[in-house]
Amino acid sequence: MRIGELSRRTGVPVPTIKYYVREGLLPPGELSSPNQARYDETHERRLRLIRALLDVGGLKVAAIAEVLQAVDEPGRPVHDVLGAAANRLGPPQPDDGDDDARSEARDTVQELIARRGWRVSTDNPAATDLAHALVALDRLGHAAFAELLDDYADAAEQVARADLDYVNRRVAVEDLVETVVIGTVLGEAVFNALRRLAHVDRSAQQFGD
Amino acid sequence: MRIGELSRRTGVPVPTIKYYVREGLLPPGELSSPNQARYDETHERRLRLIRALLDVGGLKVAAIAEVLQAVDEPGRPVHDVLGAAANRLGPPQPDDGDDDARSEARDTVQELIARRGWRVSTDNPAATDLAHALVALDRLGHAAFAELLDDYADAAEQVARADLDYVNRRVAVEDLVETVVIGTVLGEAVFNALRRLAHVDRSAQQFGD
DNA sequence: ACGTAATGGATAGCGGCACTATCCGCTATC
DNA sequence: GATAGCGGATAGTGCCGCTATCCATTACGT
Repeated sequence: MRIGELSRRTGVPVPTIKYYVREGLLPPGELSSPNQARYDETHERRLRLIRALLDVGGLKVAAIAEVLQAVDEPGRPVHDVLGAAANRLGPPQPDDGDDDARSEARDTVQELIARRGWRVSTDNPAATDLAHALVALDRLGHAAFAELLDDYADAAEQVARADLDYVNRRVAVEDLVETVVIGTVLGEAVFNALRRLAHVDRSAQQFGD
Repeated sequence: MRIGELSRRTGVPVPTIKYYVREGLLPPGELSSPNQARYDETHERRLRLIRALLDVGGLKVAAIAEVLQAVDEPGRPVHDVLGAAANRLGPPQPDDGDDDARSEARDTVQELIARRGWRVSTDNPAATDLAHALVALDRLGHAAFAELLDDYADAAEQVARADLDYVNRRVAVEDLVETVVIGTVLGEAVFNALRRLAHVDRSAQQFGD
């Protein structure tokens, strides 16, 4: 198929597709003449993935480029690729000073990881994000929120178990790494929405209408 | 205190504070002379809240303005305000056509809500977000991911329970609505980080190094 | 065979957003 | 009385995800 049909099928404008190719999100079509290229279902699939990561997952274009590069990397150790991909899935990493609060939060995180027996290096981006959130809570006078960490971790493990089961069920059918990426990013959106729905329900229960 | 000290205490540059005032995120200081204004701890607190919602929660400035407006609204029914606030906490609402997939996803969501006995109106923004995510999954050939919805919902209820317990414990100490906002937004960041950590652990377990 | 439409490729521009810089006349402080 | 800081206003910046335009070339309908 040519770029026009790819565009029609996915709803992504032609200039946008060209832009994604330029940015390295989408491999270029195969040239049959100096100015004719063919695209196939892998392009279509990839394009849908890009839109999902962008629109639903809220990832930035540059982050998507890095993730997809890891996805495409051939024959690297699986766990390795998974880590490389997962580490690009979070929000961007700001940082401001405040070393005191930060190192205390890092300790809290480290203790949690140890308590849980999680085999995770402490410089994992997710651990950093968690520490950031705890610092922010602390600054807002909600250091006590940290008491919920174990409840949260229980739920997180439960979700992670479900996710991995899903991946295992799918491993023969689809690309492993791609499935993990989709599960991680879209699963996050799914869970966040469910959490907000559950909040509404419980607060309706408590504060009546 | 004057704006310079407010800036020093929070690490937010003076022009940025002025910008937040212009945008209605932060109430102006109280004028003591035509060009002297005083700020107090409530301003400092509010400013920290803004930065947390912005940096950790990833909310947009305009969304924060709406949320804070609801927070400040006096004597509106509690549940009402909570809803108004919560509904601005999600990601922005895009939409493209594809009515077929969409309405099917809406049905799935509606069934889930019924199955769970959640008292939530089906036009809740979170329900829409969930439907969006399901549509995206479907388009990527991962419609089967919907099988995890009940597992996810279990975990979401668990987290929501912990959150509401926390709010109840705090209700005497801090402002209710503000606590809910903080819990919702920062709790989301906390959970997402924990989920990613749990993922890493389980995939390390499975794919070893 | 010919006219129109679409293509690949390149470059420049746009709109939104979260600031940031500059300027002004005034005020607090030492 | 000098200097630093202030409130208020307006304009500009940098990034980001596109979008518009242009070009020479190729595909396609008739």
